[in-house]
Amino acid sequence: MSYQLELRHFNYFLAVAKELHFRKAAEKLFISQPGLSRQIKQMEEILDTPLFVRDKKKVKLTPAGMYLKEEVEFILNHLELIQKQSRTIGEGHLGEVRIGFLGSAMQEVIPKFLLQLKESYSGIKTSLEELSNRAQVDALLKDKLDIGFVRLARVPKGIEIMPVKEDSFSVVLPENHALSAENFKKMGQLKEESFILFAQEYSPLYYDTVVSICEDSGFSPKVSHKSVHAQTIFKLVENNLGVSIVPTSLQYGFKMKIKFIELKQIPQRAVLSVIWKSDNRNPVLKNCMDLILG
Amino acid sequence: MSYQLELRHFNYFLAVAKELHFRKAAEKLFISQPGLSRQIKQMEEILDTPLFVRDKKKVKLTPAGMYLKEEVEFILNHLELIQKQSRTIGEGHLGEVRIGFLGSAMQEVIPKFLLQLKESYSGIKTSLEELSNRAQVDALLKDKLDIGFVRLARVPKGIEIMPVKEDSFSVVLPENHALSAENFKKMGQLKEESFILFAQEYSPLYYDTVVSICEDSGFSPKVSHKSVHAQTIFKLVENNLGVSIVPTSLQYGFKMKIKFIELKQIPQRAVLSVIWKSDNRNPVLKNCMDLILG
DNA sequence: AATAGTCAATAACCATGAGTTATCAATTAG
DNA sequence: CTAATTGATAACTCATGGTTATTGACTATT
Repeated sequence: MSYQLELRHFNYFLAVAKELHFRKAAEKLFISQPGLSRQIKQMEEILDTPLFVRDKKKVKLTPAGMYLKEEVEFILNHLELIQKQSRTIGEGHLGEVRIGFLGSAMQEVIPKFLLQLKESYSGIKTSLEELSNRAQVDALLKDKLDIGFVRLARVPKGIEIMPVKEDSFSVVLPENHALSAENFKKMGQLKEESFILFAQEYSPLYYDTVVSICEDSGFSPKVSHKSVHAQTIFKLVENNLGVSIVPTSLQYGFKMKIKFIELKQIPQRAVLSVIWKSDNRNPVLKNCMDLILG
Repeated sequence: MSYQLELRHFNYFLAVAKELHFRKAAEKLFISQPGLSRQIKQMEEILDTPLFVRDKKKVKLTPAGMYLKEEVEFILNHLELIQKQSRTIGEGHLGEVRIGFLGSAMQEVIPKFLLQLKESYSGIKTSLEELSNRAQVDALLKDKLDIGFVRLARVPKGIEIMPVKEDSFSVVLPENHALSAENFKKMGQLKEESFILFAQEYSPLYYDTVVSICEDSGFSPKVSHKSVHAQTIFKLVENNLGVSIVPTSLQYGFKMKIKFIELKQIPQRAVLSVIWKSDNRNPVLKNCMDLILG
């Protein structure tokens, strides 16, 4: 009997724990069923505790098995990351930071940050991914991301959050709309319009804020369309399908037949925040955070 | 060529990374040097990056190697914990919490907590260890401990802290000392005494607080002896080697020729706090914290 | 210089055990 | 009952982790 667990065991265990079926798990692992059975058995001997209950035709996890499944998922995931990072560092980089962001952060915050990063730490590689608020938080928790740029008020425990950019809101209107910067006085003038907004799931804070802007003017907005892309929203506005309210900085970078009226008088702000995990083990994260918060 | 890292590689790597000497590392691992060399080489191939520089007579870590050393230490450590926990859970317990504490917490807080724990979650095992403030924080950060009972004002990032017990301070005097509860009026009366205190390294907060108590009365204490055990401090007081100031609850549980005078009038309090890591993955920690924080 | 000593790498070999195929025993479905 | 499906056993094989013996590169000693 061998006396030491190996990663192989963990991989096999996880496959069975997920499938709850030895034969199917073995297939996915490209090994034979008896081989798998034996490895799992060995694992149970090493840990000195059963991990599965093989009860007439059914395979179930024991409590210890359930616990181990959680932990093994975490470990294998983390291990994958370590392998990538080692390689990256070996290539002469200081490391890689995995950045998630909302589309609206791409207008200004992200490019500025990447430029700074290049100047200060040319050895840091980045990988960029556009993700929803929710997806960024999830990815952060699962150690799939190091930094996120989100619009959120609250964030789960273990995640840190700091505002990086405050923006005003602007009304977005089709170019031929009767209202203009000159004759626009108050939100109430949009009472009868239908609104095209970022989806609530995509950014609850944004959605709630926009609704509150309208409610401050005594009406609740009729939302006719939702999207997760500014591009789409603007396109719909351009085609007279409604109006929108978005962070002002989104006005740059799109060439469409629409106009923006900045809402200078209202108290609401579109706040973009960085989020990161306080116990993130990525050694170059500190450098990045110094730059962003510095 | 194999195409998958195994824990064996990590163990071997760590040995070499620590020794920086293949032969010595091989000895410690109870394998032959060529075998070790080959495994490391294989590891470098899998990671596709060199981990060591074998430079004329000297073995050094590459940057990637340094990074990996940190991570591997963390992973192997965490893995060990997981194995223990699986076993514990397999035995029918819900899990095990590893508790560290200052001696002074043993008087009341710890027994009370253990009793509650037994009543509410009889399935939770505990391991107890008396440690200094500093040692508890270190152990917590290294994942060697789940909960600590400390006297600290501040705590590093990633660690949570909550006060659990407030205590007054008491002066400790030899039984035959001229001062007594009746004729003791103010701290100034102890101006000329020499003090026996808990060592500053052991509990900086305690030490600073005691000094502040004296300074509030216009003198700074002459400290003649320091210790990390109440037992020792009381013994010294008993033998007329000085007086002390300690959290009042320490008066129970020791049978010595000493007397306690509670300092009811001063503002300083001896605060005992729980500390734990916000990202601790121990599934029964939550139950414990619910009990402690109520 | 010459020699001895120390290091990790290489080469050739061996034996453990991961993974194979064939089969069994137990259960379920029709 | 029979057929199908499950995981466990048994017997075998072969890849590879680990072995010993040796080499090549370097250092320290005389």
